[in-house]
Amino acid sequence: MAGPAPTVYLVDDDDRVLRALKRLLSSDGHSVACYSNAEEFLLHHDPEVPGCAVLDLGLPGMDGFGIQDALASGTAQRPLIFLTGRGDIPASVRAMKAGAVDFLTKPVERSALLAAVAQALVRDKEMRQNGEQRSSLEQRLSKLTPREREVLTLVVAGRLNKQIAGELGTVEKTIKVHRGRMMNKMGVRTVADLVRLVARQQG
Amino acid sequence: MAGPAPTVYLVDDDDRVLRALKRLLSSDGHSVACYSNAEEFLLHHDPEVPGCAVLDLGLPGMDGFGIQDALASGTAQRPLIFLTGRGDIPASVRAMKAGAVDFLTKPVERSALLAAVAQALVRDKEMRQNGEQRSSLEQRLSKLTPREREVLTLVVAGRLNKQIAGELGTVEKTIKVHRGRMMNKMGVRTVADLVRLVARQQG
DNA sequence: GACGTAGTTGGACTTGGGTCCAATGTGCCG
DNA sequence: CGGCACATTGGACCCAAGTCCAACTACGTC
Repeated sequence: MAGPAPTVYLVDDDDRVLRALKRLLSSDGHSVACYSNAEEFLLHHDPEVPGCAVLDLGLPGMDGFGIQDALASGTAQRPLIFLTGRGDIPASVRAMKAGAVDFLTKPVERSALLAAVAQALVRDKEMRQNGEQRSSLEQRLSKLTPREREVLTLVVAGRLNKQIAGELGTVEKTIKVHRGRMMNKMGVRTVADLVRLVARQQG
Repeated sequence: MAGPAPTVYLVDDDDRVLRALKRLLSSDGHSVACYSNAEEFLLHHDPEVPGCAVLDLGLPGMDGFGIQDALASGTAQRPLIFLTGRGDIPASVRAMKAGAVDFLTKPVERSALLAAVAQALVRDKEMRQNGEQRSSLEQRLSKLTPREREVLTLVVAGRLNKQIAGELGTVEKTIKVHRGRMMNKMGVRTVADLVRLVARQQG
């Protein structure tokens, strides 16, 4: 039920920084995984494991933005905290615009980093719960036949069976059957439940 | 229907900057209003007029953050773009975290400012449409009697009239009447419409 | 050709929701 | 006290939705 414990992924090419951060975060009770470059992190981290990442912006090869872009273009999202020694304002603005939780400068204050990590873990948890709901919804939607999907759309839009029949070129009786099967597959009993279920996602 | 044209509010204590920015934004087709300090802006700008604000961070007296906080503590929201000559990374991060559209450094590139303003105006428009929906919803909610509000809650939760009657300690017939009157006042005809209307906001 | 899935429809029936008319009780305000 | 808003309920009735049983058609696979 609880799933694996959240992990803080550290990516920094400076081994001393890595060890210092790991010590700090471990002492605060976090599980920590260390990587010395972007590729290693992207290859080895498991998107299924909850957590956040603390990235050095100035990595050799692919930098922090590269990681951010790589994660954004995939399905796996993970809250990011940037950490940099020589960053400038445009870099920080770019990172924040792209959804970073925080953008900290070295040397970083312990409390600032821990607060950012705490916030990032909260955000990750929310995103995962959101994602679970969405995937559970999509799983149920995938069980519907094409016709049932059409009926679902019109039911959520507030149409009566009679109207749905008209729009789909059939009779009310048929719609009742599709509708009943659809409600079963979606696992809801009332229209209100159905609308709350599907309207929350597509907004 | 269209309302007043969006206005770009400029706040900068340097008159030359103000004039230069006004010229730039006017040439891009924007209405512009200029203020030389925070207090003047907060007192004189009309929250009803759509638009965004471009703020110098280093104002004498109340600074850009002060404006941001003042706006955030009130009901009036307005997308903000920060412009600064001597900002640092923590300042930019703070501004972006607090919801700023962008954080630019002087001297600012024309295209960067115009792009930021364009984005801010889009955001403002979205926020206003959202706000109109919310206020129209609250207006309708305010017409409901206490009992009708309770019924609404339970209807949206997917309860049957019979169950609602049980939970409210009355009989189904009574609920039908409350429910009918409530649906009328809310201006919807089906449960689906009702749920979409109220679940979108508190969701 | 048999079989499964999807879509279709009919009949009969139950339940849920909504409405119109009418009426009662209660608390508050002028 | 009279009027008003609110909550309540009954009866009669209609329409919408859901269900059970049964059947037919089309398409594609084995």
